[in-house]
Amino acid sequence: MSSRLIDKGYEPREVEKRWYSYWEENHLFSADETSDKQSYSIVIPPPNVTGVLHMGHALNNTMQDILCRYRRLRGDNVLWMPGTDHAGIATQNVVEKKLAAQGLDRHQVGREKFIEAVWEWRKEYGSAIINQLKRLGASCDWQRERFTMDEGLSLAVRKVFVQLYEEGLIYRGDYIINWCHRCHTALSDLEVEHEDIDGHLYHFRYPYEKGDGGIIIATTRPETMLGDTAVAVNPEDDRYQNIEDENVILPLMDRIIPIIRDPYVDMSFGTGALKITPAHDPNDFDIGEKHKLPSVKVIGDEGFMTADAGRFQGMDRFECRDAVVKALQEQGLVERIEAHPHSVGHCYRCKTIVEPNLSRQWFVKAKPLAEKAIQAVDTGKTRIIPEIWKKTYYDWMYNIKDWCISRQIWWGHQIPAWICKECEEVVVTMAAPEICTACGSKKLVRETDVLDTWFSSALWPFSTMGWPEKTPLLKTFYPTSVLITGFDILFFWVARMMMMGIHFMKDIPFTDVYVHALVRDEQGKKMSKSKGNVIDPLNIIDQYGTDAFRFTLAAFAAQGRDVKMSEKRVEGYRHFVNKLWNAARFSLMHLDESHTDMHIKSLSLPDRWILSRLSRVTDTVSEALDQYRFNDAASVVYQFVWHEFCDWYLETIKPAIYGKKGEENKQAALTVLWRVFHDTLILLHPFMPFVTEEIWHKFPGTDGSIMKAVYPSDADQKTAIKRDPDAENAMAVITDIITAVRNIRGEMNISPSKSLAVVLQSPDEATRAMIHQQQDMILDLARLHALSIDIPGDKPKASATAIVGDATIFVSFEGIVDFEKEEQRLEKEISKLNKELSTVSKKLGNKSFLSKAPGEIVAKVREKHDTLQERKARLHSNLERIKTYI
RNA sequence: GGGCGGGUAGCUCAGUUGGGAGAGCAUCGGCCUUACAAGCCGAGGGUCACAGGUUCAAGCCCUGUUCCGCCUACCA
Repeated sequence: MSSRLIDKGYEPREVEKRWYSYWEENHLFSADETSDKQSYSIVIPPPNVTGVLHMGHALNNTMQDILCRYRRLRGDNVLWMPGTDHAGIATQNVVEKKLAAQGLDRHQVGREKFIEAVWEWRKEYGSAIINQLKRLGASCDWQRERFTMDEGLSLAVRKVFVQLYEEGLIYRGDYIINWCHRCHTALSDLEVEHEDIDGHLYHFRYPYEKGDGGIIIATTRPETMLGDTAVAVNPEDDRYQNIEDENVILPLMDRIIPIIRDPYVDMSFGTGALKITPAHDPNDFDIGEKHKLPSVKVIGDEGFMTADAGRFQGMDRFECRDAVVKALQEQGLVERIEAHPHSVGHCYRCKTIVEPNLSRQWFVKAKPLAEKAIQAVDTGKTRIIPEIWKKTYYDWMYNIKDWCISRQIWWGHQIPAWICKECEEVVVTMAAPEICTACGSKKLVRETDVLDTWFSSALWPFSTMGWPEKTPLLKTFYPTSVLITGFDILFFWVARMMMMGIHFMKDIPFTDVYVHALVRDEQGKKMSKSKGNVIDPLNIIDQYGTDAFRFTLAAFAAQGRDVKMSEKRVEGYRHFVNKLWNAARFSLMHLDESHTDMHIKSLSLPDRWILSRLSRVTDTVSEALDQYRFNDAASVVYQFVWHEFCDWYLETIKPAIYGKKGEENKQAALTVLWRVFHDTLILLHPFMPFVTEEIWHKFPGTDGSIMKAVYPSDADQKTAIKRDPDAENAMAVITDIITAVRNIRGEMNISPSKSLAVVLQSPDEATRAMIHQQQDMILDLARLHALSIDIPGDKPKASATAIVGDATIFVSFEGIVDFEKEEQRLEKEISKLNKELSTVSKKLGNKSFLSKAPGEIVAKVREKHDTLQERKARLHSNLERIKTYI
């Protein structure tokens, strides 16, 4: 037994390392693709391969791990599919930075060598985040780990691209896209972050070609005027009905451009005249198409002005803004400049201001794909939880726009398209074609663009399982059971997986989508490097242990509410881990193999009570987890372990354990203790995998990992625990009595070491008998040397009183008389009762309440009224009695 | 501009068919009681943002106001 004695405090560090390798070595995270057991699967939201674990990952993966571990305990065949995302732009940036340190840029290195360098980088640093997930305790099936640039996944990407192209759902064309000059690539609409900026609205006058004066236009981006090809006014606008000129002269460029009329123009904004720059504004582009206007691209892909910008050529786009304004001022064409706050798009990767830019790109026609994705949620095939996110999902899906999928970077899936140098035919195939399908030429050049990273992520639920092969893995685990994700990637990822999954698998990718909130700092602010309020999860884990950290995340992860993280909170839950540890320490001092079999004839009241409570808590925890109410599950089990099991149960059985009740009672108590602790460890394991595993192995009668245990509610009939409402009620009476005595002790400042005598009076025989049976427990926990149980009658003289149910308790004052204190105490008690009484009486005095409220409610209120009244009467008589002594 | 979420104890938040306002932390008082001072025992503290309405009954349902946060949008 001495070998089981454990240290006084729980030291997580060493324990965590030991058990994680044990789990991995014993393949306890492995899914079985051939099993016919009920399957449960989750694909991890693949973190960027460049990433380091942040709070968002920690929350997200803790939730997934809780569910996976829980489902394993329930006997499911669980697959948690892990992996990382190649993160095109982000990864390319990292490697470019590395090259820059050596004074190189990627163009000097060349595409092929550059990609080699990225792979090398990936080999060296790419598993950092995976190792960090392991420290979090993540029970992923690591042998199946995938990477979006893997061969298999790349094949899936090509296959999908080719098929969509053949179906007409992918096309290439010249459109306005968002262009990041720093990353040197197109971005999808989603990758642009809008931010309010205090800009200016510049009013310029464009002189008429013939007549005097001119039209005044307003713009926030003066440099784009160099590319204007028209000025538009609303055809209804009276101000411009009778202009004689049909053209204006574009200043600085001295280009004659037409005045066109289009209802798009908002007459109430500015002067009602809109400059049209088809190459640098999405709306202008549309108007340009409509009116067959030429496009003049004045901002180049590097962010410098093009040759078409005339004398401004080569200038930085922002310098050019000032230069244009200055030049116009010199010509007296600036009417006015006013402050104008407006929102400006920034690159989500590098925060550079993006420019709408005309360019040839590849697009996915999203509408047809979106329809079925909407339907899947509509019909409830896929549930979005909490439901509130359904609306957001619909909003986006219904207004979906075509998705720009080409990126002008090198790291990523190169688009499987070849363009014929002779006839410009585009050939899209899985493998490089020999000749042009249109003209037979051999001069084919491969498209250099790569695909948006999210394109490959969209295939994740099935590409990771071996698609396009028909694998056993897919058969067993697709569709996945649930996707756990933050709302910030609902559009980026979830929506696109829905579209692709349904289109290519003919089935939804997941039955549930659980959307969780963000982790913020203590003040509720978003964590960001620039604010300096980032809390590093690994730092927290080092300080407080993984289990405490995970429990904190679970306990604060209420649906729809952000998690505000602070070290103080984690510290609180570290105390909980330690509490459990010490309860184990105590238990293990007394338990051995002989206590593992529950075949006891007579259980004590606390035994029956704690078993009944355990049974209830077990069900509550599973119900909560089944509904993704992680915080409810966590707090219920916390409350049970600390305040029921430790505070009450362990205290009640101490006398028996110390042998003061005979051998039979000792064995009975220990057997129940074994069972309750055993089951509690299993309940806690999904939340706190390490400490529970550690205790489990020291626990007598266990074999192997706790991960292989059977969840308490799944136990067979022979060992199932029964609910016992009678025991719960009786225990409540006893604990109330003990608390009442403790309360008097506290309020009267009676030292805990001073033993007291109590007289208890109850008119009910059954109650008296029950209390009599439990008197040892009361004597012990309330620290009494005498307890007499009577029918109501003569009241003890010098005593303080309390009321528990129909019983009145008299705590004898001998030697410590302080009648005035007792008077105050009783008056306080009575005034509390009075408050309650008045609301209850008011209800009963209301005729409508009596006639309209349901009978059971009325009866309940009546009963409450009577109880309160009666308690008050008893307290009052005691108060009167006390007063006679003062 | 459109949409969404929130305002409950000093702090952070629970409160799921409308019927007794709760937890953790913090605070105050008392305890080294042989698992745990990272602990034990006890106590205090709330016009449930504001104003109306529905109802016998509202933290919860409806309307309006206000303050905070977020998402979204092509008003130059």
